[in-house]
Amino acid sequence: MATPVRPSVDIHVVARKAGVSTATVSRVMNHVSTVDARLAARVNKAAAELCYTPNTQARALVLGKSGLLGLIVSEITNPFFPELIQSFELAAVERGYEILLGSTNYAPARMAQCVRRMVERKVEGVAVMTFGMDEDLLQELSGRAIPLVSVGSTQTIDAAVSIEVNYRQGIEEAVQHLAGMGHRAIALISGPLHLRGAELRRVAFVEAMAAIGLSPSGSHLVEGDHTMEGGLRAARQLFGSTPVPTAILCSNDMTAIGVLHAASACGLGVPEDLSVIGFDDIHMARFTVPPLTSVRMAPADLARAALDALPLRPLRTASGPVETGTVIPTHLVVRQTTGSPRRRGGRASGTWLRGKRMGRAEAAVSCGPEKPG
Amino acid sequence: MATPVRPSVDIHVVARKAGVSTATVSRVMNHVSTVDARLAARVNKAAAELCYTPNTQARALVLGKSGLLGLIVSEITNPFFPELIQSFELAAVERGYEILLGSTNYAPARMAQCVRRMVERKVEGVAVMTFGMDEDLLQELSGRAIPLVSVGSTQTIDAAVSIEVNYRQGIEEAVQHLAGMGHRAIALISGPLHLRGAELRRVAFVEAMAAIGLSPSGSHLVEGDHTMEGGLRAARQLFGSTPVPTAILCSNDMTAIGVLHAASACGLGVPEDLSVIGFDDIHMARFTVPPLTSVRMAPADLARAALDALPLRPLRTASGPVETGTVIPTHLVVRQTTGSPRRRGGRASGTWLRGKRMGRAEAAVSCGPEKPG
DNA sequence: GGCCGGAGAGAAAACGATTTCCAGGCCGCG
DNA sequence: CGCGGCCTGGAAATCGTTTTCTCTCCGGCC
Repeated sequence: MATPVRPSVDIHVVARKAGVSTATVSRVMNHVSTVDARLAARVNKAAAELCYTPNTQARALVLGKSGLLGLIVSEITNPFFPELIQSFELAAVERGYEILLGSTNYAPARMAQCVRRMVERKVEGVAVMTFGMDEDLLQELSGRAIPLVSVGSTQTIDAAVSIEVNYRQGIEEAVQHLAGMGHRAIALISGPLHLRGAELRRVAFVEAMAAIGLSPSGSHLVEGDHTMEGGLRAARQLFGSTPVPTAILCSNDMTAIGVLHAASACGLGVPEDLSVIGFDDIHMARFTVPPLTSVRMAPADLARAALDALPLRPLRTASGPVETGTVIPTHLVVRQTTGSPRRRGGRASGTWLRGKRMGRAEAAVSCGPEKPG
Repeated sequence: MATPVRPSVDIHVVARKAGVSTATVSRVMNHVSTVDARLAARVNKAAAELCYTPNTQARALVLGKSGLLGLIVSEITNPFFPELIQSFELAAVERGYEILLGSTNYAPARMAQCVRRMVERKVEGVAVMTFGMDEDLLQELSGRAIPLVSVGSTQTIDAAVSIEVNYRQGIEEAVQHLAGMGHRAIALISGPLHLRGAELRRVAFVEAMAAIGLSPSGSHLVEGDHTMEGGLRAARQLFGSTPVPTAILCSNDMTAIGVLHAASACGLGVPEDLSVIGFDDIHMARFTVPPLTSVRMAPADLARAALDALPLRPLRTASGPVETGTVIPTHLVVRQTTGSPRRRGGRASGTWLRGKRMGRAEAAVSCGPEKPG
């Protein structure tokens, strides 16, 4: 059967076949105005038989609306972002938009490319969850009245709506959880500190520590890079510091996975010898060995908040006040990488493997990262 | 300074400012034909000062080319796909294309949506790495002469170019690796068998086993779903089968991570009590505890092959012969989840944790999955 | 019975870019 | 010095859709 579709089946073909004008076809397709039921039926039949699909570009051209929303993230291979992207796309489709994805890989040059692409494709709004948005790029968007929302307080963009995250809350819970188990030597592996979100987490950590009378030494505040490799490196560094921390709080889950790897490679048992807490609570946190205690930042909430803030308002409302956005909560999810320091895992279901003890100094020297191909 | 960009700065504005016609501006922007150097300079200056960005939709409309390539994957939260997407995007940008992403989440309905979106946006080619492409959808693409490439032999689409993967090779290596260490009770956790790629891997496994004189019992061929949860469930099922397998080959790395989780929860040491091999060799395989032995299928190679096959040829060359595509090799990457059965890890750097022994039956009964929130 | 109002359908302009066609100017050659 | 060809720039057509404007037709009300 399969009617062979001619390469170009546009609205005129449909109109001719249905014996009406293109205007009528357009009205039928868009359910606008009232068209005689019999005519509409004829048009629909013709369209179906011809496999007519409206040309989105032509429509976008005349409408000045593309139906596209831009989403710029730092990297797609960090599992947190796919989770965010999925939520974002779902929420966007609900609202009749499609998303145009861009990943910067932490390179400002790629950020510029992303913004340019989005401008060219006439996106109706941009959500950014990475850094590198300088004044020029901002100008490029604001000059075209493209709304912008900054998600997760990645950087301060005073001209954009911003979805803030209450990092303090989850990190306080994490620190108190550790302190309550008796930890005092608690280290932090932060993210890259030029990311405002990472910096905020670091500050929250220091303040939460101070609130319980602890002040982490400089050697216990290591800057990571939000990768597993970075977590591994930072962990090895911390294993060599004095005093050796009994717990490590990580700025994201990738870092924590690197730390778990390092601990295992060095023969340190988790949580008996070392407690580890991640941040983001990616899906995989449930499946690490042992399952990772982490601070949850719900990507679906982030995505929804971003979209709610997005398509309506023009960026600079004529020197109007800066919009203050929603605040996303975070909270600790306790799994099995945290326990009391020095033996006594203390967890009821503690069937997790116990490493053979090994002197800390020995471990720090002997353990090395796997040389990846 | 920042020149406030007027909402609509089109080619006419630039032309007027530069004192030339729109045709000249177009020629300059596209580096086509020869334009007087001084004129070109004037045009470029005007364009820069006005922050002129050509309207992609208008260009696409007149050119009949959108500069978009569609990429349809099954799910974005499986880390293999982000790696593939990243490679694909990189290769696409090199060729002057952008990608339009679609994820089906294994739902045929979403596949239809994806195809429709891509047709509407006038993509110049589609790469598919999932299943669910039925005749109607195929027709929708072929009727519009949109080239299609099926990556990783996800399903048989006889009308499309297909990038085949030599699953056999890597799986043979894996089976021989295990057999060489003395394993005989080797189980397989496959992917969903309606995915042709998963089925092919299953067949390759059975044949590789047969080649060394083993024929796995039915209870050692479990169908998973390519998720960590599926791996966990399948592992628990296998732990209860007789004989209990000493090694498990998984259809992808997510499944393997689920198995590692299950083993750890049951007090089974990896690799002393159980060897595990994954498939895909996602980046994270290096960082599991212990690091995962896996069969590598280079996403960059897949992406490049797909793009090389893509944008040139029209789908059905007038009842011409089906194009046969490249074959991507796979090979085993040995890390630390594989070793001889029953004690004797046998690895030089074997500092990995050793679980306290526990009867198999006991383990199978006592261990259960963590109830996720 | 005539006029007015409203609704429904068609013709045509517009959206912003590319590109063909055409005209004019410059240079070279005879 | 004149003519022809080539190169460059401009006007206009085109892509497929939406939308305004206009026309026609019909019904109701005075």
